[in-house]
Amino acid sequence: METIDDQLDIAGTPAAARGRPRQFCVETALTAALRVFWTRGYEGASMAELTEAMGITKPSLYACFGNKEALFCKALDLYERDKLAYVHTALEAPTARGVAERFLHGALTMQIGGDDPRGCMGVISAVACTNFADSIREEVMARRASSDRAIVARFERAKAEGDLPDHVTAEALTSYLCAVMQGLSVQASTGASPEELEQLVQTTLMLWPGR
Amino acid sequence: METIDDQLDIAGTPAAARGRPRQFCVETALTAALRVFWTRGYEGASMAELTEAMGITKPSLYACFGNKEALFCKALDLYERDKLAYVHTALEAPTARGVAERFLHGALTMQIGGDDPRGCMGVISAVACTNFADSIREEVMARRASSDRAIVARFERAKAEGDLPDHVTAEALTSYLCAVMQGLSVQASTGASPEELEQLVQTTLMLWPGR
DNA sequence: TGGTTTCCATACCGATCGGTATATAGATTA
DNA sequence: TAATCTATATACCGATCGGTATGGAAACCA
Repeated sequence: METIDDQLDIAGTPAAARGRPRQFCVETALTAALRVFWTRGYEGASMAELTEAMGITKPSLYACFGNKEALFCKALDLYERDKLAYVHTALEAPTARGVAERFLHGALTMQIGGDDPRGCMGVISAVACTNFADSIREEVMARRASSDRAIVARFERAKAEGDLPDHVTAEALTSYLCAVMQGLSVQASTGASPEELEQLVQTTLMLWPGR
Repeated sequence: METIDDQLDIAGTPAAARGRPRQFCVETALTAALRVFWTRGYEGASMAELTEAMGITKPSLYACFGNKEALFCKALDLYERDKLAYVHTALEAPTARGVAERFLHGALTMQIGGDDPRGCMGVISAVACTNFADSIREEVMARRASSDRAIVARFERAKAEGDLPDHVTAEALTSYLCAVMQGLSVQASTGASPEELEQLVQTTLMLWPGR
């Protein structure tokens, strides 16, 4: 069985393609799968709906991605890589306020722009997937913890640079900022208008500590 | 078929109980069902798990509650009545800051105290139930809208009383407060510690506008 | 070309899904 | 006690769940 990981050999060059080549684009299929998981959640997405959206048959899916759980993980990887790119640029902002601005505006444009489903895959995965393998839950939580650490470190640097008042800790400000962004995504998925979401971002920035 | 609504007649007195009386306590069974929906979500909760937790058989469940969707709605009613009682007392706080304090502390004690599942049923319902009848989604959203309006009205009164600065609108502050609370519940359901959640509440109150 | 390798379409697997028909057990009314 | 009404227990329903066995079809290497 060939999985997505086998497409490149150790040296990074395309593996010797023997036999009939795959008839579909893995990236495209995975994008379609991500979209289904995004709108339906893990349990709500059936293999029938997934295969139809991906334009492939079940044997092809299982040969290429393993099983439903593995497919979900790969889709989550794609999500993180494609849709959460603004996280890295946000952390490079020159000030703590700039970090918050880029985070919030990044989340905002993702929620009101494009034709992507509303809501955040991280929130969906954490809230909606209480039934299946703990491995996924733990992985989602581990990713969140890693991104949290990066934000905490950035805010500690900001404090050292006199960029944040003394009475707020980096940890507290991080969980606060993440909470607002999670709330933003919840409200977006429950049908809040772009104007309401924009108001939410503006209010958060207005209340942001420091000049 | 007798449903939960038929237990009281129009005058509010117990209906004439003819035939064999029900062998289980409706309230207790509904509490158990709520707990299952709360931890598993709508789709993740199977009728088998529900009946086992409720201690009744499937025919009893269907005779008493109708079907899975109706059972979920009744459980949601119970949740709102029992677990969201702090909402009403919060709105009666003398100042806008007091309202925020009672809201946040109410949500906090619900998340860190007792043996209830983590997370908020409203968030779970909104995020995790994208597959089934729109009627439920619309009802959840309608309830949220109604509670939002109450908070907006309370904050407009606060503005009229000079209790809030002019540069914040009641609508924006409402969606902001709700966002923080939604974020709080998301973080609680992903395993945040009580200390972290408490920090989040304190930070929010520290940044709250006005004296 | 032949042989090999792999992909894909169909059809199917047991398990579980939400929901129900039937028959028995139990309580009330008369 | 007899008649009546309803709850419960068992067993079952068709549909769908995630996942696979099998048999061509298609592309590569020689």
